[in-house]
Amino acid sequence: MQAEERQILIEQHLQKVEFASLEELSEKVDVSVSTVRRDLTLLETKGTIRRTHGGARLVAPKSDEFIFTARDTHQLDEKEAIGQAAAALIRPNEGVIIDAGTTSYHVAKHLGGKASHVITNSLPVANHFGSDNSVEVLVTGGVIYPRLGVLVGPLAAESLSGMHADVAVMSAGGITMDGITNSHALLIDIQRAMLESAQRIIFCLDHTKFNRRSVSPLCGLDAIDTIVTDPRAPADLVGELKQAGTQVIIA
Amino acid sequence: MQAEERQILIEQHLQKVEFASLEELSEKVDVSVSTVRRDLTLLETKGTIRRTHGGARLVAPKSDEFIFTARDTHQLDEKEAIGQAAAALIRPNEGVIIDAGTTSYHVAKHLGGKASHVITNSLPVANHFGSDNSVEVLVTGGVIYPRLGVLVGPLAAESLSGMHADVAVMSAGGITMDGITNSHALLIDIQRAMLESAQRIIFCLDHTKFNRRSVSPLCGLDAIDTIVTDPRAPADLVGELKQAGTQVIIA
DNA sequence: GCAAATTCTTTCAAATTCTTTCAATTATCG
DNA sequence: CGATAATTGAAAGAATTTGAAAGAATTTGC
Repeated sequence: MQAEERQILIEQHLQKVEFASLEELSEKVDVSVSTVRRDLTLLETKGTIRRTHGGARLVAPKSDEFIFTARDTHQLDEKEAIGQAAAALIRPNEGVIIDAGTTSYHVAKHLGGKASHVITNSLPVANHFGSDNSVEVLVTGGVIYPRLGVLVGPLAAESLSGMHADVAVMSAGGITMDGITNSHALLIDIQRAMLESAQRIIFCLDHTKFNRRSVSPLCGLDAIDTIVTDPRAPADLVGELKQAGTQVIIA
Repeated sequence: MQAEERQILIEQHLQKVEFASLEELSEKVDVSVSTVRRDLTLLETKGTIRRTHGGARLVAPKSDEFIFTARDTHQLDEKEAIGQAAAALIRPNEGVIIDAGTTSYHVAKHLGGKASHVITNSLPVANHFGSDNSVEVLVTGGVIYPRLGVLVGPLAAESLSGMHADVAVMSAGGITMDGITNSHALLIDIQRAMLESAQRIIFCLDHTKFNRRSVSPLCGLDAIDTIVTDPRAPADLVGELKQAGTQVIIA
């Protein structure tokens, strides 16, 4: 690997985690800590990063970006793994709906050019595919829900109702044997429209979502085809879900 | 294989991988590393590529950002000034439509929290306001036109037709006494819808747009209320426009 | 406030990579 | 067909980068 490539990798990693130790970075890019130190001083003069004792941190998340990714350090590795596993479920040239959760965003990152078209109401997802002309990206209209970069409102739900996709990649606030719930009431209508427009439904839920009930009910378990989660999901609920006929994949 | 053919191959490979080592490239095109080196120095003077220790990298790598801003270095200062001047024309709490040109984007940057709501089909503009909850941002739906981050297609035009705004901030490819023209046929419908949905029309056009005619006609001069341009705009055309009753502001 | 532990800077040798140079091969043109 | 020019691959020395180690500086625990 080359020096510049490495520095960009470091920068990208910091974009995600906001702060990282030298050892973490040295492991990530597979060079000695000495070299990481040198890279960091370089990046610091460039201005994107600030060195600290024991590591480095992002100077300021880009203002035109969404807090979203930076704030998303919780269960980052797990979400990353879920994203990869869920992306593997997409067959080439399928039409995919991707909703606006953080976990769904990670699916988008691992999707590459596999999907033929992507439908989303998430600005981060839209941005991700924005310069990629191998995929046709359809953005629903709507009002931007600040900080999350989600398009909400009647326009979003309406524009979805006329569309169709093979798969929907969804996330939510909680799952129990009673079904899926979500916290943002504004999103419910849109997610319902997504569920109706897609033939296959994949829910991406990290283990913290299990046995949790959010404000608004979204759908029953029968609406779901597959759940992708991480190894720390409670075995009992996973077992019950499987018995109820839902496919559960542990990333 | 020809030298040029080889260089094109190298360029294409780099388009894909962004970074490549000398050995990787030498294997790819089946020549010695020495020759690859020579090719790379050549490609570097051409500007598409930059050499690094151990290999080469793409100058403008694909990323989650839009080429947009990078491409926008031409007349940057002037566009900045135009943006500021045009933003000054917006009265507090107006509803503003902002279209997807580079110049319009600069207006968005200077708008601050002045507008009560913003309607746009530009992802860069949407991103800019994304984390700002002092402004309500309405994004039209549509398909992402790659590289530019514009939402195009019937959905975009449709969603605009139902909306209303006080001002529309527009940009275009060219202006003559015959009216405004634009290069992207896909955008014409959408821009027309914007013009119809707004009461006051402001066109932001740097001096390079004057006396230029693009492919598709967009609208006549009578549809325009104000034109904002920079000091290098040709005085004769500016004079004619003023005589025809259009307000022209030199930033 | 002091001592231990960690981290940082500096320095140096090894390894890698770059430039320059030169001979050999291939292409070009009369 | 032969001579000249251009391109290519290889090699030697220069330059850069890398990893490790020693001493200086900072942080942490008491």
